[in-house]
Amino acid sequence: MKNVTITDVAKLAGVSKSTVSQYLNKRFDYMSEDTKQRIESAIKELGYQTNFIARSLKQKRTSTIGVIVANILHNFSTQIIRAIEDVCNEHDFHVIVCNADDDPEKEKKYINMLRAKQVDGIIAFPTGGNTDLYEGMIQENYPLIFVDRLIDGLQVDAFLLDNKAASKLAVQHFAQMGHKHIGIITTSLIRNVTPRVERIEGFKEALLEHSLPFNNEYAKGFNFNEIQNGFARMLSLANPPTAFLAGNDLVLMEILKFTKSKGIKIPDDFSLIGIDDVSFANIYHPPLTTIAQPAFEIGKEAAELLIKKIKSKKSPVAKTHRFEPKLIIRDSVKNLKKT
Amino acid sequence: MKNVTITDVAKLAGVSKSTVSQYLNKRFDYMSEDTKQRIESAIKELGYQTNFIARSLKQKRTSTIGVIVANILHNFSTQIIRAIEDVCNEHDFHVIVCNADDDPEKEKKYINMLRAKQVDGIIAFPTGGNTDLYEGMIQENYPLIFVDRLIDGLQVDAFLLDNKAASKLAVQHFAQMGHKHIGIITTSLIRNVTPRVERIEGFKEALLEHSLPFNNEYAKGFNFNEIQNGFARMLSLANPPTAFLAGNDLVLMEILKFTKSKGIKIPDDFSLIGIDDVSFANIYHPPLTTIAQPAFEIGKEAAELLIKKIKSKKSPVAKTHRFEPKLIIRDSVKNLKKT
DNA sequence: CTGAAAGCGCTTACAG
DNA sequence: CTGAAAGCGCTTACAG
Repeated sequence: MKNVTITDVAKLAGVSKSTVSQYLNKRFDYMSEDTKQRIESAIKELGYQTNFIARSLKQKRTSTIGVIVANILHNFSTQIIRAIEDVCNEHDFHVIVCNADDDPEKEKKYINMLRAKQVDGIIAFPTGGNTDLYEGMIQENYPLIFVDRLIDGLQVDAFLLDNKAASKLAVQHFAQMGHKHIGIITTSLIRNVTPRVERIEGFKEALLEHSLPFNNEYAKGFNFNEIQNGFARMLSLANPPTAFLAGNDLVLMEILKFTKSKGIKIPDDFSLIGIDDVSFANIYHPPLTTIAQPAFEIGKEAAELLIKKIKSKKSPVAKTHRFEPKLIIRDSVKNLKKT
Repeated sequence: MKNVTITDVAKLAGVSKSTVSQYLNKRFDYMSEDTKQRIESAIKELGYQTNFIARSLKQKRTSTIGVIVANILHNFSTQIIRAIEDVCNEHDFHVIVCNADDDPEKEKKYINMLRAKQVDGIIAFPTGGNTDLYEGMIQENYPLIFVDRLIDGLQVDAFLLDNKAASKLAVQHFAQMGHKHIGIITTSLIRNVTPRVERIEGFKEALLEHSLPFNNEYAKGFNFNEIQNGFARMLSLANPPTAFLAGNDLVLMEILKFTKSKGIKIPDDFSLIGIDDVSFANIYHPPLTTIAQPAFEIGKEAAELLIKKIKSKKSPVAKTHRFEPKLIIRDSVKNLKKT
C-alpha cells in the first residue's frame, strides 16, 4: 500500500516531476496537449492524490485556519462555526475547531499548537488571559480576528454585536410597557468579558436615558451555577424588579428553570427579555421576547475578512465591526400601562 | 520576520541539527547535561517553535483527525464534536470539522481534502452516498469510524444509539398509558439514513409486541419543510393517533411549532415523546417526555477508538457499538387509563 | 555522546 | 515546451 507520489506519476507519464507539478498547479501555458493527456491518464491510473503536507511545507501555507471558541456549548458559537465553515468551504480552506472552555491555559495551548501546525490564520473568542501572546501575533502581522470579544489595548479586527444597543433595545421596550424597576443578569464578570460588560453598561446608560433609577442590586453577574440563587435573591428584594434582561442564552435558561421549578408565571410575576434568540423562543409558553444577534452574518464576515487578509498579505488598520441587534417582540413582557 | 528553524537553534547552541532534533523529541538517553542546557536556552532566546508541517511530512502523521458531520445544526452533532474535541485535546490531536450538509458531493470533497491533508483518521456521519470511497479506505486499512449511521455492506466500527430500543421505550410508555393509536414522524427516509429507518422499524416491532395495530398512515418520513403539513394531515385522519413519537429534535421542533400556531394542547389533544433530550424539555409547558441518547459518551468512545487505531496501526474486526437510550418521563404523555 | 547525509513529497526559479 | 537542481524544515538510521 505504498503511497503514490508525483515521482510515480512522472515515471508513468514519461515526463519529469516538474512537469507533473506544473500540471497539478494548472500552469498549462506552455504545455503540449499530448503531455497533458499523458499526465492526466497516469494520475487516474495510479489514483494519485496530491500530498498537501508536502505542498504546504514548500509553499508555506496550509489553507487551514484555526477557530478557538470560548465555549462550544453556546448556541452562538455553533452558529459562528457553521458560518465560518461555510465560507471556508467555498474558498477551499479547512477549519480546525478548538474549544477553550473559557480557560486561558487551554487557549494558550491551542494557539501554540495551531501555529505549530502552520495554520494560515486564527479566529478567536479570546478568553482575555493571553494578551501577550496575541500582542506578539499582531507584531508579526499574523492574520488574526476576534469574534464576540475585545481585548483592551489590542488592535485586532473584531466582529461583534453592538451590545449596548442590545441592552438599550430591551430597556426601551420595558420602559414603553411601563416598567420602572428593571434588572439584568449576566454570567460572571471576572476577566471583563466584553459582551457581559457592555451589556451592563448599555443597560445603565439606557436607564439614564429613560430617567429610570439605577440600583446596584438590580444588575448582577453570577457564576453559572449561582444564577438561580442570585435570581431568587433579586426577586425577594424589598422592591424587586418587575422586568429582567437575561444577558445570554445560558442565563435565560437558568431563569426559566427557576421559574418552572417555583411555579412562577411569566409575564404575570415578572417580565423577561433574553439576549440571543433561542430556538424555542416562539414555541415557549409564553413566547419569549428576545433580542437576536446576527450570528451567521458575524461569522461569515469574520471568515471573509480573515481569508482576504491571508490572501492579500497586507493588513489595513484594524477595526471593530459592530452588528445591530434586533428586538423580537413576543409575549414575555407584561404591559403595565394597560392594567 | 524570518522564521526561526532548527538550523538557527543548532547554530546558536553550537551543535548539529540532529542533536537539536533529538532534544525536541526528548531522546535524552545519550545527551550531556551541558548540551541540553545550551539547546534549551537557544530555543528560548530565539523563540523557536517546531514546524509540525515539516515533522508531519517526515513522520507521515499529522496528529490531526477529520470529523464530517451530516448536519452541524443538529444538537446531537455539536455534542459529538465537543466530546471528540475533548478527547483529542487530551491526546494532543487536533480536529478539522466538516459539515457535509447531508450532501454526498460535499462529503466526497471533504473526504478527499482531508486525506490530501494527511489527517490520521476520520470520524464520519456518512450520508450514504459515497460507499465506494469508504470501501476504498477500508481496503487500505485507513482509520475510519462511523457515528450515528451505518452503511450497508461496509465493515466499519460504528457508534450509535440502539434506535430500535429507543422506539420501543416510547411505544411501551405510550401503551402503558393506555394509548392504542400511536404515530411516528421522522425526517426524510430517502438514502435510508440509519437512525430514521431503525426508529421506524423498532416502532413497528414494538407495536406488534404490544399487540397494537400498525397503520401505514401513522408512520411517516417527511422532508423537513413538509413536517408541519404532514403532521396536520395525520391529525385529521378519520381515526387519528392519540400519541406521537418525534423521530429527532428537528421533528419535535416542527411539531411544537405547529401545535403552538394552532392552539392545540399537549397532552390533552395528543401525547408526545421526542427522541433527543432537547435543552428546553424540562422547562417547556408541559415538560416534555423524551428519550435521551448519550451523545457525549458516543463521541468520546468513537474518538478514543479512532486514536487507539491510529496509534496501534492494527485493526481488529469492526464492530457496531450500540448505546442505550433512556426514557425521561415528564408530562407530555396523557394517561388515558385514569380518565 | 554527537554529526553528516539522506530523504519525506512537493514547488520554483532557471536553463535550455 | 520541458527537465535538473535546490530547497521547504524536519527526522532518522548510521558512523564515529
